[in-house]
Amino acid sequence: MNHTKPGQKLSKSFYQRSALKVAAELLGKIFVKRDGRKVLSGIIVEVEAYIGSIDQAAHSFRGKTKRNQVMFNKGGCLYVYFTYGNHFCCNVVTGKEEEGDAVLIRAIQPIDGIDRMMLNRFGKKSISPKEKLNLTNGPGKICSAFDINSKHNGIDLTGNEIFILNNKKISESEIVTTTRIGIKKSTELLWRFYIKDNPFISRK
DNA sequence: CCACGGATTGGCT
DNA sequence: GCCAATCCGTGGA
Repeated sequence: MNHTKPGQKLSKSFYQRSALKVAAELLGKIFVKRDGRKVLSGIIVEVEAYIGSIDQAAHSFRGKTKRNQVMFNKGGCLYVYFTYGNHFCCNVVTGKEEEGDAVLIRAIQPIDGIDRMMLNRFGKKSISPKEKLNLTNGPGKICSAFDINSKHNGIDLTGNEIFILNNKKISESEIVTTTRIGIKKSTELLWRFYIKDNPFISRK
């Protein structure tokens, strides 16, 4: 049971539950990265669940390797992986130790540190309205804007560098449930969730 | 040792 | 809408 109030950091117990539950409840929460006194933050608007035991699309499905070992930690840390030779993607590890479950953060609506995100993503301080919508509407884009990379792999989400704040719960009627993006296996599972009509989702 | 392909993105048609 | 870029983890020989 989670008793965290809005504005408070989500606790271990929030993450140590089923990936599907955590995924849906992460919508509307505030993702925060702090380095020094710079703060980057935004509302989580799109996620996907991956469950190692039954999900052929999960990195953890074929067992533990050097690359995916963080996914087998107990819930409450960040799993960052490198893909397509270009991009990092970040996941929230969920459930119990050795389960291999996680929630991929696919899109964020920027709140604080937008200047810094623009620099990280586009290398400039001022961007067009179109580029603003394009700042963090994809898993690779989030990691670019927030400057998240392999050195953040395994970081504790109850610590002070990267964490998630509670916020008002998104009602079920505002959540769209659909198939996941970019996978070739277990494509029938409806494990992608996003906030209806939010302009910052990666796609419908 | 080598070949393969990916939880993506951005540019071009 | 289609496709190349880019590179490293993974798995088979």
